[in-house]
Amino acid sequence: MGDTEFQKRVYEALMLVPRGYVTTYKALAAAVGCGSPRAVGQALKRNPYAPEVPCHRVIASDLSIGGFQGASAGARISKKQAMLEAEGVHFVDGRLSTPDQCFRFSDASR
DNA sequence: GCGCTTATCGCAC
DNA sequence: GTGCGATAAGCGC
Repeated sequence: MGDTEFQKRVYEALMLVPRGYVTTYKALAAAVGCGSPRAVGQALKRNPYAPEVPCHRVIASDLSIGGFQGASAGARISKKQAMLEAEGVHFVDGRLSTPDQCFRFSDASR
């Protein structure tokens, strides 16, 4: 407990992302009704539901890996890629090799 | 085409 | 009340 409505919204939206799919901070921010993807990153960094919230499924709008657990680069990022690849998401040159796997919240409403 | 700066929202201290 | 954060977009060179 202690999580705000905004954070709860971010976690819920993130859980909507199926395995083998990734979403971007911008899409996530838009899904929660926020115009600042950085606010989403804040919630993910402070995410009290680490195993429940697949924060590693969130990447930058540039399809780059972005950050993970409070690090924009490092061993954590490498692990993040490994986790995504384990789910069927492949990364090349530090970027999503298949933008088609970019989950779209609008697609969920479609 | 690449790089840097500015803008923006929320959370934590 | 202030600072920081896992970004995004725009403008300049």
